[in-house]
Amino acid sequence: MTGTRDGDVDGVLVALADPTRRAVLDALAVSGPASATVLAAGLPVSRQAVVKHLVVLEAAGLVSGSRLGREVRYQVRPARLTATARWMDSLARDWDERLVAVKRLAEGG
Amino acid sequence: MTGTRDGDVDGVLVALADPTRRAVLDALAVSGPASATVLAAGLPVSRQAVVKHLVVLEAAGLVSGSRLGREVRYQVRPARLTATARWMDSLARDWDERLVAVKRLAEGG
DNA sequence: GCGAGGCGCAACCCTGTGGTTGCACTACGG
DNA sequence: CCGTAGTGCAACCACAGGGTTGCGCCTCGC
Repeated sequence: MTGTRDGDVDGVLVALADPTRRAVLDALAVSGPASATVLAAGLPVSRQAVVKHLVVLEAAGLVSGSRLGREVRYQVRPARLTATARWMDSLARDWDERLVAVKRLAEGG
Repeated sequence: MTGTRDGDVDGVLVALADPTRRAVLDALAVSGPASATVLAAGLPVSRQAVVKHLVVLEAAGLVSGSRLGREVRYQVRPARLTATARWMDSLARDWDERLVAVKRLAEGG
């Protein structure tokens, strides 16, 4: 399992690194599917800014948009987020192991 | 628990968003504690660049440096990483719950 | 058909920041 | 004591990217 390739992780991390983007995600999660215009109404930035963020988020796989008539409704997608959380956790475990190993060596085990 | 405040998460995410920074972390994890100069030798950037990255990483709590004579040895710190992984995972669960709720409403439950 | 609401595209500004180089300072080793 | 390895600081460059505005195009409603 975990087809979590480095590119995927990079996209998610870059996407999450921006506070406005996190705000967009938060708004989306709370309000349910919504359009860029609606989202922008509840955020301190313009619609175009929101659109750009949505593009990044969609590229990262954190969000998916589908057209309904003249609107585009965006929806949150938990999968990549979960995958990245896993990646980080296993990375942390890896560090821990190595630290223990180094410590053991240092203590002359 | 979860004393995971938003500021902490932000720092970690910003730190991890840069590929060079991830490379530095990786090198540190693999080689064990090392100085900026040593790290720079194994990376495609200058020592100063590595130093800057280490400053960011240390501010994020992903790394800690301690002075030994004229060297400064940096070490990986898994704690914040684990915490952030947790944060992301619980966020993903939250999204999932909300999606299920929305779906239920849509189906007229 | 026509106005209005919503999107998409493009140009543009400006700050943040990853990167470099150069130099001064400190600590080890002979 | 003096050379050298290692750090720290500062100036500087260049580009990415977050933000804005303006405009043209489609789609819905009357």
